Amino acid sequence: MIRVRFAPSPTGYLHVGGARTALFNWLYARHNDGTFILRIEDTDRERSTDASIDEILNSMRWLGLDWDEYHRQTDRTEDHLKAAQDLMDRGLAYESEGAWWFRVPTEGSTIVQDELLGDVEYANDHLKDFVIRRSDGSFIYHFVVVVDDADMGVTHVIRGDDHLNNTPKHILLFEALERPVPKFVHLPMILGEDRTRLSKRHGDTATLEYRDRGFLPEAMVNFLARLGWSHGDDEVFSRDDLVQLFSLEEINKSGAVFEDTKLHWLNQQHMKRADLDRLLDLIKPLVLDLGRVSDEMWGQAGNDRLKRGVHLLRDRCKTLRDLAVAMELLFPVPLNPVDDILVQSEQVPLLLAVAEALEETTPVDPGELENVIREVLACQGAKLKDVALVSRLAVTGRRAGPGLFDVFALIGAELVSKRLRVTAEGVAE
RNA sequence: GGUCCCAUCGUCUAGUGGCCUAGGAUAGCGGGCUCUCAUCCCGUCGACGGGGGUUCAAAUCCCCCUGGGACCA
Repeated sequence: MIRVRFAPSPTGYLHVGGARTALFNWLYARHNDGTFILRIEDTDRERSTDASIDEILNSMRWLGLDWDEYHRQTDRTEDHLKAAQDLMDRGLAYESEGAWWFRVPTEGSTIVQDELLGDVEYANDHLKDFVIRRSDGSFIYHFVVVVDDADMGVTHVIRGDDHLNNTPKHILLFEALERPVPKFVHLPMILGEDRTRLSKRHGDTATLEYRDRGFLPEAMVNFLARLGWSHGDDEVFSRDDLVQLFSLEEINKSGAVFEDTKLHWLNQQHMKRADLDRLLDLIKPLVLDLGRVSDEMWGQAGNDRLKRGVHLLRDRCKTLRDLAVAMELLFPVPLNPVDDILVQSEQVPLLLAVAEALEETTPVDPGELENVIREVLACQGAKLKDVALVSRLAVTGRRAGPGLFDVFALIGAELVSKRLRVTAEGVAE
């Protein structure tokens, strides 16, 4: 039975590098029907906060990384003391100036058998004795991790390779405590664009920030998984795909730069595949936040129409925020024209004719709309091209968007003709 | 400074001695489709850090150098 753990310190938000480590552990557990343990390493009481714990849990929940067991390190101080006392009793640790020191063998070497990197050998005389318990009674990180991993029966320690150099110490401790040594997998670091290990000064590194910026969790998971892991030439993976395909053998050994241009593309790919009702739920608060559409207006729009809107607009959006902005089209709110509308005088009668025709026939679907509009224009001796851009600008406030008849159908003949008239009459004055 | 890890297009990566005049993706650029934008499709730019070996054959194995990173001090 495979047991893995993710053990963050609650001293700030969960950054994307940590999220990637959590993800790899989670994937390994789920792929092997193992157990995924979340352990909050809050022994540093000075810097640990409940707010950070909440943030971490929310980040994990957002990404869909559910855990099977939850522990807080501070609940385990008695176990830590017991283990340390055991080492003292057996002469494997000693006291000096109030602190407890672990005795490291002066000869031989300790070999880290890493599943990814292979065997890494450390000469013991380089390691030197180290403190496991400070004179104030608090325990050193390296000691606590080992005791916890041992007690929790962790079989695979999957963590960042910044811990590789600590691992021989850990192995020595496992052996001294007479507990089985877990297997180790040291993942390459995630780097900032300056190729140093990702940290807060690199800007947007908080996991939840990506949620707030309008990324889908499955896109984030996909992106994070591909940072260091690959499966042939495949790029787009659902969460289920990843669980099914994930394996340690396909993890890369070199660090990866976190650059979110590809995340944008992946997000679009996942938006295209996402369930429409779900997308609606996700963007509704974003649309309301923009301040022009009320809850009532959203309700009146009707689910079918909203879904059609999402369906038409999502191909041109990279994020949920983009989609929310685009969705304002469906509502009778004041237009916010991106460009000034320059209407030529000969276009005025055409626009009015179209408006009139729409009022008379009130077509509903795009096909009907197209027939009506093309017919009117033909009668006037004009082509669609002659009014396409102006009418798009008049009706949507934008130069670009879905097919003209599709947007018009979406907005509704009534509002379309009204807006055409406003523009045409504005010129006539 | 000591110890350790890593090294393919700008970025993410495929590649485990011959299928590599190095493949995919993304970003950039160009084109097609079209009322526009996007999607989509096609094309294009673009990399094995350097030097030695081993081998009939090296991106792939070995050594050195260089570079980057991490941990400890």
